[in-house]
Amino acid sequence: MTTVQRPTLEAVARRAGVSRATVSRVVNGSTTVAEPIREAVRLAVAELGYVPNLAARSLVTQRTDSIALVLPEEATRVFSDDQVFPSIIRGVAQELEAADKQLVLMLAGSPAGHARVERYTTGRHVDGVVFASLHGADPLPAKLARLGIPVVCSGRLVGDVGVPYVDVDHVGGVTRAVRHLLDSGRRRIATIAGPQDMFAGVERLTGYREAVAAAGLPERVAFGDFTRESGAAAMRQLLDAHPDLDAVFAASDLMAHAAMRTLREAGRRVPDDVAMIGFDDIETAAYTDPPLTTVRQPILELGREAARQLLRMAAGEDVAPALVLPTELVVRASA
Amino acid sequence: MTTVQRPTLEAVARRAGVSRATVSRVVNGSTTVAEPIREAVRLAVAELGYVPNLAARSLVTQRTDSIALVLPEEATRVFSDDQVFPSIIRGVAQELEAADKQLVLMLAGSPAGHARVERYTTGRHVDGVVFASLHGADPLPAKLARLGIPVVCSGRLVGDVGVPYVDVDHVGGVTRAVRHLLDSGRRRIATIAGPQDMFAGVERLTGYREAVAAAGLPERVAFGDFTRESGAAAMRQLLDAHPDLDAVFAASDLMAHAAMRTLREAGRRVPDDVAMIGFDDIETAAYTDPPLTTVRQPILELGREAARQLLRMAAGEDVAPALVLPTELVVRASA
DNA sequence: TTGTAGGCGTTATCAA
DNA sequence: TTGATAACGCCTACAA
Repeated sequence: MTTVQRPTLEAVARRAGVSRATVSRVVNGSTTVAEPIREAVRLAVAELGYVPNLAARSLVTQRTDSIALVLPEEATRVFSDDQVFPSIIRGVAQELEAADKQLVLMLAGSPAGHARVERYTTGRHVDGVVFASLHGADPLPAKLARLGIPVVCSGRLVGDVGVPYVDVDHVGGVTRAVRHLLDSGRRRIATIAGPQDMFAGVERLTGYREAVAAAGLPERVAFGDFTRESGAAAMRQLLDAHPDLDAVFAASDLMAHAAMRTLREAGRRVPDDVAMIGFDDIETAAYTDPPLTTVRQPILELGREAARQLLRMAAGEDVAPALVLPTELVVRASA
Repeated sequence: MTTVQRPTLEAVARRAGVSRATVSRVVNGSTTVAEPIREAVRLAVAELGYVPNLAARSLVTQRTDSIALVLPEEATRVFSDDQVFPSIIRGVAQELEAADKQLVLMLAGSPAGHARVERYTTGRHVDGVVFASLHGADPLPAKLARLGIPVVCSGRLVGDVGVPYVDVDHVGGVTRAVRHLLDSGRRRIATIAGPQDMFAGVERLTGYREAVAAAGLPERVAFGDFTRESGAAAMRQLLDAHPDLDAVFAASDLMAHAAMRTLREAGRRVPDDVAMIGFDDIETAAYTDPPLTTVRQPILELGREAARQLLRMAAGEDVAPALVLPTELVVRASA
């Protein structure tokens, strides 16, 4: 490849008949440069097509003005019709946009990808990192924090690792959901739980367990991983094990959606025979048949808060170790 | 923020009692270092928690081992339930994964975002750039190419700018779709066209126009922007202007989906009264009611090819100026 | 207001 | 095989 030799500050300086320092000042918008000189430099920059080398700059400034959002997931998963990731991304993007920082999105589904992300982030390619959807006890956030790199997790980590996080009130939302089912007379309430290597999965199950226990009812649990397919499978398991169930709380809307379909295929009417409540309030929840009653979590806001916290940290400010946003029960027709 | 002072090569060298050069060799896996020394260096690296500074490295190597995928779209749009972008992302991600390059995803919906992306890419933060979903005559690809930065566009640009691209055979696919409608006896065939500032939008309309003209039929056109809402609106327009239509080719599955719903609301049966064909073959196309007949485009493959081309360019090889992948008519129940 | 000069942390070219 | 030493391109005291 015949990489065009790119002009440097030095070249621009020669062209404009000034020193490197002056060019640097003009390029970076310093006001202490006389107008004629400034103009001459601008001209030289334009003529030569000069573009600053960011590596050189960040080597000395110790900043890159870009922030990474790391999703330790396969691309397939991130961009499914689950709108959770997209919303987080949008939220983060909005805040960074306002701060004029570049968002760098990194997927890390595979071990190799994870290693690459580690190299990239620890190598100071970014000024800070937002993690979302962490599984298990991923050591990377803590590692980065130890290296002095600002880190915020969107969604609390399993096991407290001392990294600031933002999350939503899972238990509160689930509690309201189960109470709603109880209020409408349901007594044989099952749950389709989420993956237990994620905090959201654990918490939503905890919420369910506590709520049914408080009502003196037995628990009926099947597990999924937040996806549609897993929801359908879990629903079939529940029907097999507890054919008499009259309500289901699913830990994600996708699972709830698939479960409703499975119920219909099994000849059960929703909500007449079995009530269904989901979690997330994704866009399609309003368009399912019947429209899905669900626990809304402010995902966009979660992303925005995560980004805000990170920007504060990067600016050297202290931030709260935890920020928990409220959830809300949205009652539609399915329960 | 108490940014921990990070150890440098120098520090490791002192600790291990060798020179910087030797540490560099060990870190980069050179084989010309004696085993005991290698071991001592490894120990020092571990003890100090040394991580190479990527900015310093790329300043001298002129490489970053990362590739940008730029989507000049709002995050909202990119992550809608349209699976087109996600598939491109996945395709690119797969190839880069195999090449052990870091994927850096950048959204650039706003003008400010666009400017940021320009700074970032021209500033040599990445070794190459894949563009997808370009609107109008975006000058950035050509600009990067002039700077000697490898660029590939996924989806051809409006107006030939001399940047290598990969795309699918829009016209061929649409032609087969219209022919299918003709073969099944439809004669009053309308189209919901895509945005005319995108090559895909233009080409699919061209394909429709040529096909109906070749059959001696008049054209009936309404415009959308590939989204559901725009599809519904366009369908209403078409029904108003041409209440006798008996078939519609929509330039995207999302528009086709919404149009079918609109038709049903207007009392038309699909396909009995009006046949519908979409474009894309997104996942939900198989689950619409009725299942959607559509033109499948190999989007994942498109992303992979784009990435492959880029990697070749970055490696200094020559690549074909254009690569066009075939499309295919998938016949389901809607037409 | 402008220029000089040193240094940011690596890699790479030489000698040794 | 190892070690000086010179870039890489930029910013920024400090001096003029």
